[in-house]
Amino acid sequence: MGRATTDKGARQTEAILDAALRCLGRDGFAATSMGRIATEAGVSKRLLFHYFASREQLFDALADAVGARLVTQVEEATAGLSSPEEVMAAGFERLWSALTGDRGLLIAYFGLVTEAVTDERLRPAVARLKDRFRALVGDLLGDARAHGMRVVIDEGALTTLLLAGVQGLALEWLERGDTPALRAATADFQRLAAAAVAPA
Amino acid sequence: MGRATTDKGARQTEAILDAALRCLGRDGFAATSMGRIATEAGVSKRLLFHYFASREQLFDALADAVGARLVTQVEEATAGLSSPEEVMAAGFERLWSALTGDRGLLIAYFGLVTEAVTDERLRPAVARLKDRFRALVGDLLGDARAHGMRVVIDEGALTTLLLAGVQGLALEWLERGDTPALRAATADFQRLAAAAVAPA
Amino acid sequence: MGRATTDKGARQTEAILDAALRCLGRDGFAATSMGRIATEAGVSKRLLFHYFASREQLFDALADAVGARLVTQVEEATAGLSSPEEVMAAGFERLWSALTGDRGLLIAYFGLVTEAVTDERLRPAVARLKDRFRALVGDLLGDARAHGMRVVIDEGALTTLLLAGVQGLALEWLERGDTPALRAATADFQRLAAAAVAPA
Amino acid sequence: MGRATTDKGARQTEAILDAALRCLGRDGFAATSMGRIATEAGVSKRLLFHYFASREQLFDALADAVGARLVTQVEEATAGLSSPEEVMAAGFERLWSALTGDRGLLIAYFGLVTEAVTDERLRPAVARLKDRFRALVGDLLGDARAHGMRVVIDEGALTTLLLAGVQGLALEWLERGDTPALRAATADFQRLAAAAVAPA
DNA sequence: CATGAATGAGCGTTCATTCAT
DNA sequence: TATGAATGAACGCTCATTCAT
Repeated sequence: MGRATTDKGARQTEAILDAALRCLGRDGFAATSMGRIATEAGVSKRLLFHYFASREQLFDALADAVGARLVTQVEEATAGLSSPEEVMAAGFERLWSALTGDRGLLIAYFGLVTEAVTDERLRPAVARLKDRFRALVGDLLGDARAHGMRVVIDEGALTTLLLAGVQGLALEWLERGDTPALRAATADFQRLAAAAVAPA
Repeated sequence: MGRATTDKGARQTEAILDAALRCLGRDGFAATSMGRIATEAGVSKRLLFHYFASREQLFDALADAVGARLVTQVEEATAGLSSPEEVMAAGFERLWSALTGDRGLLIAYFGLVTEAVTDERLRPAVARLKDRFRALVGDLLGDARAHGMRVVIDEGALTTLLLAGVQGLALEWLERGDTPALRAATADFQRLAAAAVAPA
Repeated sequence: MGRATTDKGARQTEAILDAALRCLGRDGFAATSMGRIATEAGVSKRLLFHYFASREQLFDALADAVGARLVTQVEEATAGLSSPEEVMAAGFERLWSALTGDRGLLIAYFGLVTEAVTDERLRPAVARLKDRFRALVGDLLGDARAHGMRVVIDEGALTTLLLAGVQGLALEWLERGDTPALRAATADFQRLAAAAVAPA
Repeated sequence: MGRATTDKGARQTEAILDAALRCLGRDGFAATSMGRIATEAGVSKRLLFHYFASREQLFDALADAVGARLVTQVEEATAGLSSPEEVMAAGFERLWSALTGDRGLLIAYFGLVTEAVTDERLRPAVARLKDRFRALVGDLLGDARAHGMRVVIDEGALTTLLLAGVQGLALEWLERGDTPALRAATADFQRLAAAAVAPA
C-alpha cells in the first residue's frame, strides 16, 4: 500500500487509490493509466511514483482496497442478522443490494479479476481478494453450523458455487442492468442457496 | 467484418482474426494492440487497417468470431443428444468440456465482455454474442418442452440463471484451475439445473 | 542500418545517423538522447522509431557509420602513398591530420568505445568497428612486406601497439588540444613505429 | 567534496563515493545516476544531496577519489624500486598489474575522462586527475636523472607519450581483455620506454 | 544530521491512424 | 491488393533537485 510514512503521506496514498478506483470503475482496466489516475486525483503523475514504485504496485494496493471495500459492504449489509434463517432469508437480498449499490466498485472488481487471468503480476493481489470472499462465506456457514444448521452438500463445493453464482449474476447485472429476468434469477438463486442449509 | 472481396482477402481477414484471438487469449484485452496482432499474424500493421477500418471494427468482428466459435463448440458438444433427459444428464458435462477445452477462447470471451461494460463501442458486438447464448439455451428448453418436459420455474429467469452460473463457474475455472471444489460445484450446478426441468 | 526500403527512406536513415553523429560529437554519449537526435535531424522523435526499432539499434548502426567514416578518412589520407617508406614517413602525419580533422567524429568514437565497455548491447558494433581498424593496419603491414620490408616485432603485438598508441594520443589530443608536447610525442611515436619496419 | 563535519559525516561521504565508484565501474557513466548511487550506498537519494550539493559536485569529488586511488596504487606498486634501471625493468610490470588489478577503477577513469571531453563542468576535476599522473611520471624521470640517467628525448614529449601509451593499452585491455597480442604489445611498449632513458 | 514530500522536464517506447503510391 | 512513410499523443518511468521539518 505505497510507502506512506507520515500522516499526509497516508492521506495522499488513500486519495490516489480512491482516484484509481474511480477510474477503474468508470473507464475500465485498459483505459486506466497512471496519467488518468493522477488527473483524477488532482496530483502530478510524478507523485504517483513517489508513493507507488510502479503501476503494478499501485494496482496491487488497489486490489486490496477493492477487497476491503467489498468485504466491508457485505459485512455491514449482513450485520445484525443473528440467526442463520434470517441470514438466508433477508441476508442475500441485502448482500445483493450492497453489491449493486456501487456499480463502479463491481466494475473494478471484474476488471482486476479478468486482467489477473492473463497478467501474472496481478494474480497474487487478486488471489488475496478472492480468499477474503471465501473466508467470508466460510464464516457464514460456520455461523450456521454453530446455530444447529447442517450444510447438506460439500462445503468447499458450496462455497465455490455460491461465489460463482453471485459472480455470474453480478456480471449479468453489469451487462444488462436490473431486468425482471435477472431479479427473478437472483430470487431463485437465493432459494436454491437457502436449500443447501437445513436444520440438523 | 473486414472487406473481403477476393479469396485471398477472405483468407487474410480470417488469419488476422485468428491472430487477434490468439493475442486476446494469451495476453488479455489491455495488452492486445493492433501492432501485436499484426506481429502475431505475420503481416504489416498497415495491412490490418486495410482490412479493418479501425481497431473498433476489428474487435467488433472479433466478438462475432468468438461467439461463432463458442456456439459451434457447444452445439457440437451437445449434438446427438436427442432426449431432454440426456441433454441434462450428459449434456452439461460435454458443454463444460467444450468450454474448458479452449482456454484462450474463454479468456477472449471474458476480456470482451468485461471491457464492453465500460466501452460502449464494444457493447453491440458483445450483446450479439450474448444473445446467441440466450437463444442456444432457449432452443434447448424449447426442445425439452417439445419432448413433454415442463420447465418448473420462469423460463427467462432460468435462462439467466443458467448463463450466470456457467459464466461464474467458468471464470472461477480460469482463475483457480480444475480444483476438486470446482469439479464438485460444477456437478452440483448440473443437478440443480436438471431439477428445473421435470416430466409434464 | 534501420530498415530503409525506399530511396527516401534511405535518405532519412542517413540524415538521422548524421544528426546522431553530430549530437554524439558535440554532447557526448550520456547526453545524446533520441529526442535530441530527432531535434537535430529536424524530424519527429517518432520517426526515429520508424527507422530504428530502438535506441540500441540506432547506436548499433551509428557505430558502423563512425567506423566507415574513420576508415574512409584514413584510407583517403594514406592513398597515393605507394612505397612503404613513404607510408611510414608522410603517412602517419596525414593519418593524424585526418583524425584530428574531425574532432566530433573522434569524440563519437571514444564515446561509443568507452560505453561499450559497460554496455554489452553496444559491444558487437564496437567490436566490428575495431576489427576494421585492425584490418587496416594489417593491410598496411602486408603492403610493406610485399615491398620487401620486414616487420621486426610480432605483427599482432605491433598492430595492437600501433592502435593503442594512436588511441592514447588521440584521447590526449581531445583532452588537451594541440600542445607542443603532444606534437613532439606524436612525432616520436611515428619514429618508433617506423623503426618496427625495416628493409629485409 | 561533501561537507563532512563530524566523524559520521565523513564516513557517510566516503561510503557514498565508494558506492558511486562501484556504479561507475559497473554500469558506466551514462547509467550512473544519483538514484542508483543512493541505492548502491543503501541511503536515501535525499542524503546524497545533503552531502553533495549537486550531481556535478559529487562527480567532482569522485574524480579526485579516482585519482587518489590510482596514484596510490601506482605508488605502492613502484615503491621499493630504488634504482632507475629497476624502475624501468620491473616497475612497468608492477604498474600494469596495479592498473589491471581493479578493472572497475579503470572503467571509472575512462568514463570520467571521456565524459569530460564534452562536459566542461567535469573538466577541472579530470584535469587535476591528469596532472597528478603527469607529476608522477615527472617524479620518476627526475629520480632517474638524480641517479645519473639521461632522458634521451624531450621530457614533455616522453611524459605525454608514456601516458598516452599506457592509456591506449589500458583501453584496449578493457575492451579485449588479456590477449597474447596485448601482453606482447605491453612488453614491447616497456622496452621502448626503457630505451628512452640511458646512462649519462 | 537526517528525511519524507513534491516537482517539471525528459526518457525510450507504443498507441491507433493517415497519406501517398 | 498491398506497402512504406509519417504522425501527435500518450504510455510507464527516471532524471536531478527543492521544500519543509
